[in-house]
Amino acid sequence: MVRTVKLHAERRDEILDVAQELFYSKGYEQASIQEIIDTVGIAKGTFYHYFSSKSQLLDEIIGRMMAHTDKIVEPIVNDENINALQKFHLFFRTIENWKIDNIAFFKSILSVFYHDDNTLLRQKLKAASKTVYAAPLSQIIRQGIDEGVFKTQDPDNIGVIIIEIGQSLGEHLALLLLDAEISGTTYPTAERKITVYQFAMEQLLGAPAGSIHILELDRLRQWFE
Amino acid sequence: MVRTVKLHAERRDEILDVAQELFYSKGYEQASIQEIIDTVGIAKGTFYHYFSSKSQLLDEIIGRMMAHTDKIVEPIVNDENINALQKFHLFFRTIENWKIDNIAFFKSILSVFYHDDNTLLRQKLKAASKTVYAAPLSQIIRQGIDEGVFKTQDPDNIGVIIIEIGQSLGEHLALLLLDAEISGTTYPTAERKITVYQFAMEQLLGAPAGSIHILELDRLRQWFE
DNA sequence: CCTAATAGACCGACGGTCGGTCAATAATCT
DNA sequence: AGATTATTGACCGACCGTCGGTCTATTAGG
Repeated sequence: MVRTVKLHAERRDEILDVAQELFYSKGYEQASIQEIIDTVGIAKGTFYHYFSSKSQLLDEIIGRMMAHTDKIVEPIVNDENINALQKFHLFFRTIENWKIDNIAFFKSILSVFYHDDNTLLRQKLKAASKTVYAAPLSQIIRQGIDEGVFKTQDPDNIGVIIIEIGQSLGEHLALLLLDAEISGTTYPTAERKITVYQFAMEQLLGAPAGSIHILELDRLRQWFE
Repeated sequence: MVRTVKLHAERRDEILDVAQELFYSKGYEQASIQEIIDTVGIAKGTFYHYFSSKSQLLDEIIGRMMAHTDKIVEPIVNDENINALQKFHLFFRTIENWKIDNIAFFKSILSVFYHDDNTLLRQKLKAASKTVYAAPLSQIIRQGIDEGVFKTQDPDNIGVIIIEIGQSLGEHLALLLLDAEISGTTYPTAERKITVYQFAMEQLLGAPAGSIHILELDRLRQWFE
Protein backbone atom coordinates (compact mmCIF):
# COMPACT_ATOMS: atom_id res chain seq x y z
CA MET A 1 0.00 0.00 0.00
CA VAL A 2 2.61 2.56 1.06
CA ARG A 3 4.85 3.06 -1.87
CA THR A 4 8.57 3.21 -1.14
CA VAL A 5 11.01 3.53 -3.97
CA LYS A 6 14.52 2.28 -3.60
CA LEU A 7 17.65 1.98 -5.66
CA HIS A 8 17.63 -0.95 -8.02
CA ALA A 9 20.60 -2.74 -6.47
CA GLU A 10 19.40 -2.10 -2.96
CA ARG A 11 15.94 -3.54 -3.45
CA ARG A 12 17.40 -6.42 -5.36
CA ASP A 13 19.75 -7.32 -2.55
CA GLU A 14 16.92 -6.95 -0.08
CA ILE A 15 14.91 -9.56 -1.94
CA LEU A 16 17.93 -11.82 -2.29
CA ASP A 17 18.68 -11.59 1.45
CA VAL A 18 15.14 -12.38 2.52
CA ALA A 19 14.81 -15.18 0.01
CA GLN A 20 18.11 -16.73 1.00
CA GLU A 21 17.10 -16.76 4.64
CA LEU A 22 13.73 -18.29 3.85
CA PHE A 23 15.25 -20.89 1.54
CA TYR A 24 17.50 -21.89 4.40
CA SER A 25 14.86 -21.93 7.09
CA LYS A 26 12.04 -23.57 5.10
CA GLY A 27 13.61 -24.98 1.96
CA TYR A 28 13.34 -23.77 -1.62
CA GLU A 29 10.06 -25.39 -2.60
CA GLN A 30 8.39 -24.64 0.71
CA ALA A 31 9.23 -20.97 0.74
CA SER A 32 6.59 -19.30 -1.41
CA ILE A 33 7.10 -16.13 -3.37
CA GLN A 34 4.14 -14.73 -1.45
CA GLU A 35 6.01 -15.17 1.81
CA ILE A 36 9.14 -13.63 0.38
CA ILE A 37 7.39 -10.50 -0.84
CA ASP A 38 5.34 -10.20 2.34
CA THR A 39 8.54 -10.25 4.39
CA VAL A 40 10.26 -7.73 2.17
CA GLY A 41 7.09 -5.67 2.04
CA ILE A 42 6.61 -5.43 -1.71
CA ALA A 43 3.99 -6.52 -4.21
CA LYS A 44 4.04 -9.51 -6.51
CA GLY A 45 4.73 -7.42 -9.57
CA THR A 46 7.74 -5.78 -7.96
CA PHE A 47 9.32 -9.13 -7.45
CA TYR A 48 8.91 -10.00 -11.10
CA HIS A 49 10.34 -6.63 -12.01
CA TYR A 50 13.62 -7.80 -10.51
CA PHE A 51 13.55 -11.53 -11.20
CA SER A 52 12.04 -13.42 -14.07
CA SER A 53 11.19 -16.52 -12.06
CA LYS A 54 11.60 -18.22 -8.74
CA SER A 55 14.29 -20.48 -10.13
CA GLN A 56 16.23 -17.52 -11.47
CA LEU A 57 16.09 -16.08 -7.97
CA LEU A 58 17.65 -19.28 -6.69
CA ASP A 59 20.35 -19.12 -9.34
CA GLU A 60 21.22 -15.55 -8.35
CA ILE A 61 21.45 -16.51 -4.70
CA ILE A 62 23.76 -19.38 -5.50
CA GLY A 63 25.76 -17.10 -7.77
CA ARG A 64 26.27 -14.67 -4.89
CA MET A 65 27.38 -17.45 -2.58
CA MET A 66 29.82 -18.79 -5.13
CA ALA A 67 31.35 -15.38 -5.70
CA HIS A 68 31.84 -15.19 -1.96
CA THR A 69 33.38 -18.65 -1.82
CA ASP A 70 35.69 -17.79 -4.66
CA LYS A 71 37.04 -14.79 -2.78
CA ILE A 72 37.85 -17.00 0.18
CA VAL A 73 39.54 -19.74 -1.79
CA GLU A 74 41.46 -17.63 -4.28
CA PRO A 75 44.12 -16.17 -1.92
CA ILE A 76 44.99 -19.64 -0.65
CA VAL A 77 45.87 -20.87 -4.11
CA ASN A 78 47.89 -17.80 -5.00
CA ASP A 79 49.89 -17.69 -1.78
CA GLU A 80 53.51 -18.20 -2.83
CA ASN A 81 54.86 -18.89 0.63
CA ILE A 82 53.24 -22.23 1.39
CA ASN A 83 53.59 -25.66 -0.13
CA ALA A 84 50.93 -27.73 -1.84
CA LEU A 85 50.11 -29.95 1.11
CA GLN A 86 49.56 -26.93 3.32
CA LYS A 87 47.38 -25.36 0.64
CA PHE A 88 45.41 -28.54 0.30
CA HIS A 89 44.67 -28.55 4.01
CA LEU A 90 43.94 -24.83 4.14
CA PHE A 91 41.59 -25.31 1.22
CA PHE A 92 39.33 -27.64 3.17
CA ARG A 93 39.88 -26.11 6.58
CA THR A 94 38.93 -22.54 5.72
CA ILE A 95 35.64 -23.86 4.44
CA GLU A 96 35.29 -25.99 7.56
CA ASN A 97 36.25 -23.12 9.85
CA TRP A 98 33.66 -20.93 8.26
CA LYS A 99 31.06 -23.52 9.08
CA ILE A 100 32.34 -24.05 12.62
CA ASP A 101 32.21 -20.30 13.22
CA ASN A 102 28.52 -20.39 12.39
CA ILE A 103 27.92 -23.84 13.77
CA ALA A 104 24.60 -22.99 15.41
CA PHE A 105 23.30 -21.69 12.11
CA PHE A 106 24.47 -24.69 10.13
CA LYS A 107 23.09 -27.13 12.64
CA SER A 108 19.71 -25.46 12.52
CA ILE A 109 19.78 -25.66 8.74
CA LEU A 110 20.69 -29.33 8.49
CA SER A 111 17.28 -30.92 8.74
CA VAL A 112 15.79 -28.53 6.22
CA PHE A 113 18.72 -28.67 3.86
CA TYR A 114 18.72 -32.45 3.65
CA HIS A 115 14.97 -32.83 3.60
CA ASP A 116 13.58 -34.80 0.71
CA ASP A 117 11.79 -31.91 -0.90
CA ASN A 118 14.74 -29.57 -0.97
CA THR A 119 16.66 -31.45 -3.59
CA LEU A 120 16.94 -28.65 -6.09
CA LEU A 121 18.72 -26.25 -3.75
CA ARG A 122 21.04 -28.99 -2.59
CA GLN A 123 21.88 -30.21 -6.06
CA LYS A 124 22.44 -26.73 -7.48
CA LEU A 125 24.67 -25.78 -4.59
CA LYS A 126 26.62 -28.98 -5.07
CA ALA A 127 27.07 -28.45 -8.79
CA ALA A 128 28.01 -24.81 -8.38
CA SER A 129 30.62 -25.39 -5.71
CA LYS A 130 32.04 -28.20 -7.81
CA THR A 131 32.62 -25.67 -10.57
CA VAL A 132 34.10 -23.08 -8.24
CA TYR A 133 36.43 -25.49 -6.49
CA ALA A 134 37.60 -27.37 -9.58
CA ALA A 135 40.15 -24.91 -10.96
CA PRO A 136 41.85 -23.91 -7.69
CA LEU A 137 42.08 -27.47 -6.46
CA SER A 138 43.63 -28.81 -9.65
CA GLN A 139 46.13 -25.98 -9.47
CA ILE A 140 47.07 -27.04 -5.95
CA ILE A 141 47.43 -30.60 -7.16
CA ARG A 142 49.70 -29.47 -9.98
CA GLN A 143 51.88 -27.65 -7.49
CA GLY A 144 51.95 -30.81 -5.40
CA ILE A 145 53.14 -32.82 -8.36
CA ASP A 146 55.92 -30.32 -8.98
CA GLU A 147 56.95 -30.52 -5.35
CA GLY A 148 56.88 -34.30 -5.42
CA VAL A 149 54.26 -34.84 -2.69
CA PHE A 150 51.52 -35.85 -5.09
CA LYS A 151 51.96 -38.44 -7.80
CA THR A 152 49.04 -38.46 -10.14
CA GLN A 153 48.21 -37.93 -13.77
CA ASP A 154 45.38 -35.73 -14.96
CA PRO A 155 45.14 -33.29 -12.03
CA ASP A 156 41.96 -31.80 -13.49
CA ASN A 157 39.92 -34.97 -13.38
CA ILE A 158 41.48 -36.17 -10.14
CA GLY A 159 40.67 -32.79 -8.66
CA VAL A 160 37.03 -33.19 -9.58
CA ILE A 161 36.93 -36.63 -8.01
CA ILE A 162 38.53 -35.29 -4.84
CA ILE A 163 35.82 -32.63 -4.66
CA GLU A 164 33.13 -35.20 -5.23
CA ILE A 165 34.55 -37.38 -2.49
CA GLY A 166 34.72 -34.42 -0.17
CA GLN A 167 31.10 -33.52 -0.89
CA SER A 168 30.10 -37.10 -0.38
CA LEU A 169 31.85 -37.22 2.98
CA GLY A 170 30.13 -34.01 3.99
CA GLU A 171 26.77 -35.49 3.07
CA HIS A 172 27.40 -38.65 5.04
CA LEU A 173 28.48 -36.70 8.10
CA ALA A 174 25.42 -34.47 7.86
CA LEU A 175 23.11 -37.45 7.72
CA LEU A 176 24.90 -39.08 10.64
CA LEU A 177 24.51 -35.86 12.57
CA LEU A 178 20.80 -35.85 11.84
CA ASP A 179 20.58 -39.44 12.99
CA ALA A 180 22.53 -38.62 16.12
CA GLU A 181 19.86 -36.12 17.12
CA ILE A 182 17.41 -38.98 17.26
CA SER A 183 19.10 -42.31 17.92
CA GLY A 184 22.20 -43.08 19.96
CA THR A 185 25.72 -41.99 19.26
CA THR A 186 26.75 -42.28 15.65
CA TYR A 187 30.02 -40.54 16.38
CA PRO A 188 32.30 -43.59 15.96
CA THR A 189 30.76 -44.23 12.54
CA ALA A 190 31.51 -40.66 11.58
CA GLU A 191 35.10 -40.96 12.75
CA ARG A 192 35.50 -44.09 10.69
CA LYS A 193 34.05 -42.42 7.62
CA ILE A 194 36.53 -39.58 7.85
CA THR A 195 39.45 -41.98 8.09
CA VAL A 196 38.33 -43.89 5.03
CA TYR A 197 37.57 -40.83 2.93
CA GLN A 198 40.91 -39.31 3.80
CA PHE A 199 42.58 -42.56 2.82
CA ALA A 200 40.69 -42.41 -0.46
CA MET A 201 42.04 -38.93 -1.14
CA GLU A 202 45.58 -40.00 -0.36
CA GLN A 203 45.32 -42.91 -2.75
CA LEU A 204 43.97 -40.74 -5.54
CA LEU A 205 46.61 -38.09 -5.06
CA GLY A 206 49.39 -40.56 -4.59
CA ALA A 207 50.15 -38.75 -1.36
CA PRO A 208 52.19 -40.28 1.49
CA ALA A 209 50.12 -42.41 3.86
CA GLY A 210 48.70 -40.37 6.70
CA SER A 211 49.57 -37.04 5.11
CA ILE A 212 46.02 -35.89 4.47
CA HIS A 213 43.89 -34.55 7.31
CA ILE A 214 40.76 -32.94 5.96
CA LEU A 215 38.93 -32.72 9.25
CA GLU A 216 40.47 -32.93 12.71
CA LEU A 217 38.69 -35.12 15.22
CA ASP A 218 38.19 -32.32 17.75
CA ARG A 219 36.44 -30.40 15.00
CA LEU A 220 34.18 -33.36 14.41
CA ARG A 221 33.37 -33.56 18.12
CA GLN A 222 32.23 -29.96 18.02
CA TRP A 223 29.60 -30.97 15.51
CA PHE A 224 28.36 -33.83 17.62
CA GLU A 225 27.98 -31.83 20.82
CA MET B 1 -18.39 -42.23 -17.16
CA VAL B 2 -17.79 -45.90 -17.87
CA ARG B 3 -16.97 -47.82 -14.75
CA THR B 4 -14.54 -50.71 -15.03
CA VAL B 5 -13.67 -52.66 -11.94
CA LYS B 6 -10.39 -54.46 -11.63
CA LEU B 7 -8.42 -56.43 -9.09
CA HIS B 8 -6.52 -54.35 -6.62
CA ALA B 9 -3.04 -55.47 -7.67
CA GLU B 10 -3.86 -55.18 -11.34
CA ARG B 11 -5.11 -51.60 -11.17
CA ARG B 12 -2.26 -50.67 -8.92
CA ASP B 13 0.32 -51.98 -11.36
CA GLU B 14 -1.49 -50.25 -14.16
CA ILE B 15 -1.11 -46.91 -12.41
CA LEU B 16 2.51 -47.64 -11.57
CA ASP B 17 3.28 -48.53 -15.18
CA VAL B 18 1.69 -45.43 -16.64
CA ALA B 19 3.24 -43.18 -14.02
CA GLN B 20 6.69 -44.65 -14.53
CA GLU B 21 6.49 -44.08 -18.24
CA LEU B 22 5.29 -40.51 -17.78
CA PHE B 23 7.95 -39.78 -15.19
CA TYR B 24 10.52 -40.92 -17.69
CA SER B 25 9.12 -39.07 -20.67
CA LYS B 26 8.26 -35.80 -18.93
CA GLY B 27 9.94 -35.87 -15.55
CA TYR B 28 8.46 -36.28 -12.10
CA GLU B 29 7.42 -32.70 -11.43
CA GLN B 30 6.15 -32.14 -14.97
CA ALA B 31 3.94 -35.20 -15.08
CA SER B 32 0.70 -34.24 -13.36
CA ILE B 33 -1.55 -36.64 -11.53
CA GLN B 34 -4.30 -35.49 -13.85
CA GLU B 35 -2.36 -36.73 -16.86
CA ILE B 36 -1.61 -40.03 -15.15
CA ILE B 37 -5.22 -40.73 -14.32
CA ASP B 38 -6.41 -39.56 -17.74
CA THR B 39 -4.03 -42.01 -19.38
CA VAL B 40 -5.04 -44.87 -17.12
CA GLY B 41 -8.68 -43.89 -17.48
CA ILE B 42 -9.60 -43.52 -13.83
CA ALA B 43 -10.79 -40.72 -11.61
CA LYS B 44 -8.87 -38.63 -9.13
CA GLY B 45 -10.39 -40.40 -6.16
CA THR B 46 -9.38 -43.78 -7.49
CA PHE B 47 -5.79 -42.73 -7.61
CA TYR B 48 -5.86 -41.66 -3.98
CA HIS B 49 -7.56 -44.91 -3.14
CA TYR B 50 -4.32 -46.62 -4.14
CA PHE B 51 -1.68 -44.08 -3.25
CA SER B 52 -1.60 -41.53 -0.50
CA SER B 53 0.37 -38.92 -2.43
CA LYS B 54 2.30 -38.26 -5.58
CA SER B 55 5.60 -38.70 -3.77
CA GLN B 56 4.51 -42.04 -2.36
CA LEU B 57 3.78 -43.09 -5.91
CA LEU B 58 7.35 -42.20 -6.82
CA ASP B 59 8.67 -44.17 -3.88
CA GLU B 60 6.71 -47.25 -4.95
CA ILE B 61 8.02 -47.00 -8.47
CA ILE B 62 11.58 -46.73 -7.25
CA GLY B 63 10.94 -49.63 -4.88
CA ARG B 64 9.83 -51.77 -7.83
CA MET B 65 12.91 -50.85 -9.81
CA MET B 66 15.21 -51.64 -6.93
CA ALA B 67 13.60 -55.03 -6.37
CA HIS B 68 14.26 -55.71 -10.04
CA THR B 69 17.86 -54.54 -9.79
CA ASP B 70 18.41 -56.69 -6.75
CA LYS B 71 17.30 -59.79 -8.63
CA ILE B 72 19.82 -59.07 -11.35
CA VAL B 73 22.74 -58.40 -9.04
CA GLU B 74 22.15 -61.11 -6.47
CA PRO B 75 23.11 -64.17 -8.56
CA ILE B 76 26.41 -62.58 -9.53
CA VAL B 77 27.49 -62.22 -5.94
CA ASN B 78 26.44 -65.73 -4.98
CA ASP B 79 28.06 -67.45 -7.94
CA GLU B 80 30.70 -69.75 -6.45
CA ASN B 81 32.52 -70.47 -9.68
CA ILE B 82 34.04 -67.08 -10.45
CA ASN B 83 36.61 -64.96 -8.69
CA ALA B 84 36.19 -61.51 -7.20
CA LEU B 85 37.65 -59.58 -10.10
CA GLN B 86 35.29 -61.31 -12.52
CA LYS B 87 32.39 -60.60 -10.20
CA PHE B 88 33.41 -56.99 -9.93
CA HIS B 89 33.36 -56.63 -13.70
CA LEU B 90 30.15 -58.59 -14.10
CA PHE B 91 28.60 -56.36 -11.47
CA PHE B 92 29.08 -53.24 -13.56
CA ARG B 93 28.69 -54.86 -16.93
CA THR B 94 25.32 -56.48 -16.39
CA ILE B 95 23.97 -53.09 -15.47
CA GLU B 96 25.70 -51.57 -18.47
CA ASN B 97 24.48 -54.33 -20.77
CA TRP B 98 20.94 -53.79 -19.62
CA LYS B 99 21.24 -50.16 -20.62
CA ILE B 100 22.89 -50.95 -23.94
CA ASP B 101 20.10 -53.38 -24.77
CA ASN B 102 17.63 -50.54 -24.40
CA ILE B 103 19.98 -47.88 -25.64
CA ALA B 104 17.37 -46.07 -27.70
CA PHE B 105 15.14 -45.79 -24.67
CA PHE B 106 17.89 -44.56 -22.40
CA LYS B 107 19.11 -42.02 -24.92
CA SER B 108 15.62 -40.62 -25.28
CA ILE B 109 15.35 -40.36 -21.51
CA LEU B 110 18.66 -38.59 -20.96
CA SER B 111 17.63 -35.00 -21.53
CA VAL B 112 14.56 -35.35 -19.34
CA PHE B 113 16.32 -37.30 -16.63
CA TYR B 114 19.11 -34.79 -16.23
CA HIS B 115 16.91 -31.76 -16.61
CA ASP B 116 17.13 -29.24 -13.79
CA ASP B 117 13.63 -29.77 -12.54
CA ASN B 118 13.79 -33.50 -12.27
CA THR B 119 16.14 -33.55 -9.35
CA LEU B 120 13.93 -35.47 -6.99
CA LEU B 121 13.59 -38.51 -9.23
CA ARG B 122 17.30 -38.50 -9.94
CA GLN B 123 18.34 -38.10 -6.33
CA LYS B 124 15.96 -40.75 -5.05
CA LEU B 125 17.08 -43.20 -7.69
CA LYS B 126 20.68 -42.49 -6.82
CA ALA B 127 20.14 -42.97 -3.10
CA ALA B 128 18.09 -46.11 -3.60
CA SER B 129 20.58 -47.81 -5.89
CA LYS B 130 23.35 -46.88 -3.50
CA THR B 131 21.53 -48.86 -0.83
CA VAL B 132 20.86 -51.80 -3.11
CA TYR B 133 24.39 -52.01 -4.44
CA ALA B 134 26.18 -51.46 -1.13
CA ALA B 135 25.88 -54.92 0.42
CA PRO B 136 26.65 -57.03 -2.68
CA LEU B 137 29.61 -54.89 -3.68
CA SER B 138 31.24 -54.97 -0.27
CA GLN B 139 30.81 -58.73 -0.30
CA ILE B 140 32.64 -58.90 -3.61
CA ILE B 141 35.39 -56.72 -2.18
CA ARG B 142 35.71 -59.01 0.82
CA GLN B 143 36.09 -61.97 -1.49
CA GLY B 144 38.72 -60.02 -3.38
CA ILE B 145 40.66 -59.40 -0.19
CA ASP B 146 40.56 -63.12 0.60
CA GLU B 147 41.82 -63.93 -2.87
CA GLY B 148 44.56 -61.35 -2.59
CA VAL B 149 43.59 -59.20 -5.59
CA PHE B 150 42.23 -56.35 -3.48
CA LYS B 151 44.12 -54.82 -0.61
CA THR B 152 41.94 -52.51 1.37
CA GLN B 153 40.56 -52.06 4.84
CA ASP B 154 36.91 -51.38 5.57
CA PRO B 155 35.30 -52.96 2.50
CA ASP B 156 31.91 -51.53 3.50
CA ASN B 157 32.92 -47.90 3.32
CA ILE B 158 35.23 -48.43 0.37
CA GLY B 159 32.35 -50.18 -1.39
CA VAL B 160 30.14 -47.15 -0.88
CA ILE B 161 32.84 -44.87 -2.26
CA ILE B 162 33.24 -47.11 -5.29
CA ILE B 163 29.53 -46.89 -5.94
CA GLU B 164 29.58 -43.14 -5.55
CA ILE B 165 32.46 -42.90 -7.98
CA GLY B 166 30.62 -45.13 -10.41
CA GLN B 167 27.52 -43.00 -10.21
CA SER B 168 29.56 -39.90 -10.63
CA LEU B 169 31.22 -41.29 -13.74
CA GLY B 170 27.82 -42.21 -15.13
CA GLU B 171 26.60 -38.69 -14.54
CA HIS B 172 29.60 -37.15 -16.24
CA LEU B 173 29.22 -39.41 -19.25
CA ALA B 174 25.53 -38.62 -19.49
CA LEU B 175 26.18 -34.90 -19.47
CA LEU B 176 28.91 -35.30 -22.06
CA LEU B 177 26.51 -37.27 -24.19
CA LEU B 178 23.96 -34.48 -23.91
CA ASP B 179 26.62 -31.97 -24.90
CA ALA B 180 27.66 -34.14 -27.80
CA GLU B 181 24.17 -33.87 -29.25
CA ILE B 182 24.71 -30.13 -29.53
CA SER B 183 28.36 -29.20 -29.80
CA GLY B 184 31.25 -31.06 -31.40
CA THR B 185 32.67 -34.39 -30.40
CA THR B 186 33.15 -34.78 -26.68
CA TYR B 187 34.09 -38.40 -27.10
CA PRO B 188 37.79 -38.06 -26.24
CA THR B 189 36.86 -36.31 -22.99
CA ALA B 190 34.59 -39.21 -22.13
CA GLU B 191 37.32 -41.73 -22.85
CA ARG B 192 39.66 -39.82 -20.58
CA LYS B 193 37.09 -39.69 -17.82
CA ILE B 194 36.64 -43.45 -17.89
CA THR B 195 40.37 -44.03 -17.66
CA VAL B 196 40.69 -41.75 -14.65
CA TYR B 197 37.68 -43.12 -12.82
CA GLN B 198 38.85 -46.66 -13.36
CA PHE B 199 42.24 -45.68 -12.04
CA ALA B 200 40.50 -44.20 -8.99
CA MET B 201 38.73 -47.49 -8.35
CA GLU B 202 41.95 -49.44 -8.65
CA GLN B 203 43.66 -47.18 -6.15
CA LEU B 204 40.82 -47.47 -3.67
CA LEU B 205 40.64 -51.23 -3.96
CA GLY B 206 44.39 -51.66 -3.98
CA ALA B 207 43.91 -53.60 -7.19
CA PRO B 208 46.74 -54.26 -9.69
CA ALA B 209 47.23 -51.43 -12.17
CA GLY B 210 45.09 -51.89 -15.27
CA SER B 211 43.02 -54.68 -13.77
CA ILE B 212 39.75 -52.75 -13.61
CA HIS B 213 37.68 -52.23 -16.75
CA ILE B 214 34.26 -50.91 -15.87
CA LEU B 215 33.31 -49.89 -19.36
CA GLU B 216 34.88 -51.09 -22.60
CA LEU B 217 35.64 -48.44 -25.17
CA ASP B 218 33.54 -50.05 -27.89
CA ARG B 219 30.61 -49.88 -25.47
CA LEU B 220 31.24 -46.20 -25.02
CA ARG B 221 31.31 -45.67 -28.75
CA GLN B 222 27.88 -47.21 -29.02
CA TRP B 223 26.58 -44.45 -26.78
CA PHE B 224 28.14 -41.73 -28.87
CA GLU B 225 26.79 -42.96 -32.19
C1' DC C 1 -33.74 -68.63 -1.38
C1' DC C 2 -34.38 -64.00 -0.71
C1' DT C 3 -32.87 -59.81 1.53
C1' DA C 4 -30.12 -56.68 4.23
C1' DA C 5 -25.57 -55.30 5.57
C1' DT C 6 -20.65 -54.67 4.68
C1' DA C 7 -16.52 -53.87 2.02
C1' DG C 8 -14.02 -51.55 -1.09
C1' DA C 9 -13.36 -49.97 -5.93
C1' DC C 10 -14.61 -45.93 -8.14
C1' DC C 11 -16.25 -41.19 -9.26
C1' DG C 12 -15.56 -35.99 -10.08
C1' DA C 13 -16.56 -31.45 -8.12
C1' DC C 14 -14.29 -28.60 -5.14
C1' DG C 15 -10.85 -26.11 -1.91
C1' DG C 16 -6.71 -23.95 -1.44
C1' DT C 17 -1.97 -22.89 -2.85
C1' DC C 18 1.33 -21.39 -5.82
C1' DG C 19 4.00 -19.39 -9.70
C1' DG C 20 3.39 -16.09 -12.93
C1' DT C 21 0.95 -12.08 -15.91
C1' DC C 22 -0.69 -7.53 -16.75
C1' DA C 23 -2.70 -2.98 -16.94
C1' DA C 24 -2.76 0.93 -14.21
C1' DT C 25 -0.44 4.22 -11.32
C1' DA C 26 3.30 6.77 -9.03
C1' DA C 27 7.98 8.41 -8.74
C1' DT C 28 12.09 9.86 -11.00
C1' DC C 29 14.92 11.39 -14.70
C1' DT C 30 15.95 14.14 -18.97
C1' DA D 1 6.37 17.85 -20.23
C1' DG D 2 7.43 13.54 -21.68
C1' DA D 3 9.74 9.30 -21.22
C1' DT D 4 11.44 5.85 -18.35
C1' DT D 5 11.53 3.12 -14.43
C1' DA D 6 9.53 1.37 -10.09
C1' DT D 7 5.55 -0.34 -7.84
C1' DT D 8 1.01 -2.10 -7.09
C1' DG D 9 -2.51 -5.86 -6.48
C1' DA D 10 -6.18 -8.05 -8.98
C1' DC D 11 -6.26 -11.87 -11.78
C1' DC D 12 -5.12 -16.37 -14.23
C1' DG D 13 -4.50 -21.25 -14.83
C1' DA D 14 -2.32 -25.43 -13.18
C1' DC D 15 -1.69 -28.29 -9.71
C1' DC D 16 -2.24 -31.57 -5.44
C1' DG D 17 -5.14 -33.43 -2.40
C1' DT D 18 -10.00 -33.87 -0.04
C1' DC D 19 -14.56 -35.23 0.45
C1' DG D 20 -19.16 -36.86 0.00
C1' DG D 21 -21.16 -40.08 -2.30
C1' DT D 22 -22.13 -44.17 -5.98
C1' DC D 23 -21.96 -48.81 -7.60
C1' DT D 24 -21.09 -53.81 -7.35
C1' DA D 25 -19.81 -58.09 -5.29
C1' DT D 26 -19.70 -60.79 -1.32
C1' DT D 27 -21.43 -62.33 3.04
C1' DA D 28 -24.79 -63.06 6.89
C1' DG D 29 -29.36 -63.71 8.64
C1' DG D 30 -34.06 -64.97 8.46
